[in-house]
Formats: sequence, C-alpha cells, structure tokens
Amino acid sequence: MMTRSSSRLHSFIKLNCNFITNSVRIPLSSSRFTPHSTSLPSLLHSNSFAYNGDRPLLSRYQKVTKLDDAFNLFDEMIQRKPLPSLIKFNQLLNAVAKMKHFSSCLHLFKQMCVTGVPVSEYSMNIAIRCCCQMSRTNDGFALLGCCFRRALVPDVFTFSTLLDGLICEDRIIEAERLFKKLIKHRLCEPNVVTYNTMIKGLCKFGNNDIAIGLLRLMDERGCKPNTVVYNTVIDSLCKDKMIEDAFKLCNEMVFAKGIQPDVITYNSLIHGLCNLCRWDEVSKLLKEMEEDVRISPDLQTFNILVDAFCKEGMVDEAEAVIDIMVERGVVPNIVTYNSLIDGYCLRGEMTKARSLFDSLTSKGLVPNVVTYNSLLNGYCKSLKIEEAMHMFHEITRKGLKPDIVSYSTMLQGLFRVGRCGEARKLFDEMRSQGLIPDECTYRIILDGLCNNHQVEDVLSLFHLVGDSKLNYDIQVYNILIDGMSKCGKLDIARDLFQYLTVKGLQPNVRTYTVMVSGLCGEGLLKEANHLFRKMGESGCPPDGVTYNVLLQGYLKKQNYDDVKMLLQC
DNA sequence: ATAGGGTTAG
Repeated sequence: MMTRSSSRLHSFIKLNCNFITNSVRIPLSSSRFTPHSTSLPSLLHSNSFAYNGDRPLLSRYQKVTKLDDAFNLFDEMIQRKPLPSLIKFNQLLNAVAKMKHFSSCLHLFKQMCVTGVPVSEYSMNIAIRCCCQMSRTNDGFALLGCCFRRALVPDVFTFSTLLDGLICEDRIIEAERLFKKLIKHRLCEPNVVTYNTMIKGLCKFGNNDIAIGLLRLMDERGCKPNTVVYNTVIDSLCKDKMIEDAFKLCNEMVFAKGIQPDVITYNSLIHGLCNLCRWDEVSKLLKEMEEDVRISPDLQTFNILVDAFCKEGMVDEAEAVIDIMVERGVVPNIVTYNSLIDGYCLRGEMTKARSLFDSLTSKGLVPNVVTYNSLLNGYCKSLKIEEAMHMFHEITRKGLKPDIVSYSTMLQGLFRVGRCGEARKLFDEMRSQGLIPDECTYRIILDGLCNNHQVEDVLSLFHLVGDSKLNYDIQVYNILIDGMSKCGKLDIARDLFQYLTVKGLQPNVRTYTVMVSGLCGEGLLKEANHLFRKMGESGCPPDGVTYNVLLQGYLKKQNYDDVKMLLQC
C-alpha cells in the first residue's frame, strides 16, 4: 500500500531521475583493508573480540576516535545476538562521518543493509550526508531511491542535506528546482535550515536580492529567520561591498525582529568595512562590540584586523593588535602570523618575515603552504630568487606539497629575473605533479613571456588555450595588448583590441590605458587621443593613469599645445 | 542530525 506522501515521493523520484545514478559506488578506499587497518593486530591481542557485556561496548562506541576501532566495533556489533539497538549502529555511523571518513561510513551503511541490520531514516540521512560531503550528491539521490524501496521516507533533514550538496557543487539551478519541488509537492515543509541553505546558494551566485526575498517569504510562511539566516545574507552583502545594505538588514534584524547580533554578525561587518578601508567605522563597531557584554571579539575578529592592517602596509598596527589579543588571552594561530609574515613580505622586510617564520615552531605553530607562499613571493619580489628557490624546496622537505600558488609565484620570480628556461622547466614539473594551471598562472606566464620578448611563445600559448574560459579573461587581453605593444608589435595589439568586440568582451580602464600607451609609444598621438575621447562615450571614463600616459605621449613628441589642452579639460 | 564567519598566499 502506498501512502499519499509516498506516492508523491515516487513521482518526485521519477521527476528527478536525472539526479539518480544507477547505484551508489563505494570507492575502493572505503575498503577496510586499507592502510587505516594496519594497527588491527593490537586490537586483536586485546580483549576487543571477547564478548565483554554491554557496558564497555556502550562506553566504547561513544568515543570511537580511530577508524579501526569503528570497524572492529562494527564487526562485534553485527555478530551479537540479539543485535545491538539501531541507535547504537547510528551512533557509530555518525562517529565515522564526524571523523570525515565518508566513504568508510558509506561502506558501513551498505554493510548494515546487506547483513540485515535494520536501517532508519536517521541512518539514511547520515549516509546521504556522506555522499554530499564527498561532492557526490548524485549518489546521495541514488541512495534516496534505494532507501525509498526500503520504505524509508525522506524528511526535512534528508532534503536539506541534498539541497546543500547541490549548492556545494554549484548546481544552483537544480537546487532551486528541488527547493520549489519540496514546497509545491509538499514533500516536506522547509525549516529554518532548509531556507538558510537555499539562501546561501542564492547568495553564492550573487543573487542577494532574491535571497532577501526568500528571507521575507520564509517569515510570511511562518518560519522565523534567526541570526544564522540574517548572518548568511549580511555576510554575502559585505563580501559584495554592499555594506550599507548589510547594515540596513542588520538594523532590521535587531530593531524590527528583536534578534540580537552575535560575534559572526560583527565579524562579517568588520571584514566588509576593512575591505573598504573604512577604519573609523571599524573602530566604532569594535567599541560597540566591547559594550555588548554578551559578545567579545574572538580569534577571527583579531585575524580580520591583523590581515586588514597588513594588507594596507600598516604592520605596526597589526603588531599592536596581536599584542592586544595576547593580553586578552586570545591565542594567535597560524592564520594570524601568516598575515603578519605576508605584511612584512609585501614591504620587502624579508629579515623580519624570516625571523618571524623561524620563531613559529617555538610558538607551537606549524607553517603551512600559505606561510611558504608568502615568503616565496617576498623573496621573488626582492629578486632574491635563490632564497625563494631554497624555500620552495623546503616545502617538500617539510612534508607539505607546493600548490598552484607556490608554482605560480616561483614562475613569476623566474620570469622577473629573465630565467625563462628555468621557468619552462618548473612549469613542466608543475604539470607532472598533476597541478592544473589556473587563470592566474596563465596570466603570470603570458606576462612573463611578454616582458622577456618571447613574442612567438606568447602567441602560441594564447592560441593553444583556444576557446577556454581564460580566453574570455579581460586581464589576459590587457597583458597581451600591453606586451605586444612593448615588443614592438602594435599591429597585433590593435588586432587584439579589435578582437575584444568580436568576443563580446568589455574593455576596462586598464585595457584602454594599455592601448593608449601602445599608440603613444609609436607616436600615433591622433589615434591615441581618439581612443581617449572614446572612453567616456563607452561608459569607461579614463582615470589618472590613462591621463598620465597620454600626457607623457604629448610631452615626448613635444606637442605642447595638446598638453595645454589636455591640462585644461 | 541538516545551516552562518574564518581561507591567510600567486
């Protein structure tokens, strides 16, 4: 017999057949005969296989900290007669999932199914969550189909989890479709978590307005938004530099809804203000935070401040923040010091950066790849390429793996000192490590080749990339137009500039400026001036740099009348 | 049980 809700479910699953793959693949790594199990003998020699009553078992499954323990416990559990309660199995599954051994957790779940241990909605939800956390949401849907055949009815937890999975995989269209379907087919009533998940997805794709609309809608539908929901939107607005809207929403939350902000609300707002260098307001917010007895700045608050000061070159202020946090008993972590190291590096204070780096161990902190990358960048910018290379090799020696940023930084450094051959070798090494260059790597290489006058290589690399996303990156064109001009290939630069229109790419101020600069370099002042005038009409008015470039062009040609004109307008 | 910040680096 099919209940009303289960028949709805059936049609839901049919409708979503595109979500569903044939079966759930359990990867080999989920096998228990993996390196994880190597310490099995120690457990064998202990009394773990002896039946030792319910008490020790009960206390053990609650604190499973190792995967081996979990598997051994599971073996014991399925052999017991009568079987331990489903709750215990679920707690074990949950423990394994919490340890982030998702495929192992799925493996156990599958074992439960095949050995006839009853499974509940709760077990299914854990298993589905594992799929989603492994970015295999499709498998989650497949699992839902399997469970449906076992008469398990998905609930709001199931759907919230699947919705989150889709959003984590950037499948926003499908997420929206699922969300609408939940409501339309009354598969479950979305709760505050479901709404927040959908709102997060909308924000992630820049749809802040729609997200706010959904926030209003949930309220109308009788689901009161809480601090988390408001924080989700406030943070997104701050990230998109819409700080006024963020404050508006925050005020609404406090004064109209009576919901108090928490430290996360403050951190989002402070971060947003820092990004806009609105320091007065930052300190106002900090003061407000101090006055609120419920809230005090936490590690993240301080890290935001340290990082913001460092990025602005205000390293002394950053150091002062660290002193204050220490005074207050907030312990700086590696993120704190990474920002400070980066601050020193950006100012070329490599001795300071290095000595801070060397002192990390005594602070009980372990440098990570980010730490090294800052140092690499610092040494490269100071043209201390040998030091940089030394650090680069140290990454591997310390058991870390250089990432795409490490390689890109080194490439930039090598190009800067004209060591193109070594750059090429490093690039090949990077590829052999399975690292895929991203748009930033690509820009660095193109820029490096241009600056080293390797015109042919630049163009062949550009054509090699073909119709990829990188070919639609305006910054790439800026580099190429500038590079070609400087290599004396103004015709190519011009062609590229023309080509933008064909591509449907919008030139920005920098594009125009490099083109103006290129034309001035060849003494083509009329054409440069024409382009300069065109900028305003194209909705992209020239900035100080463009102005200077043109001015210098006139000065070089001793066109003093034009200089006068330019200075007057 | 399912949700919000941080993530610092090219």
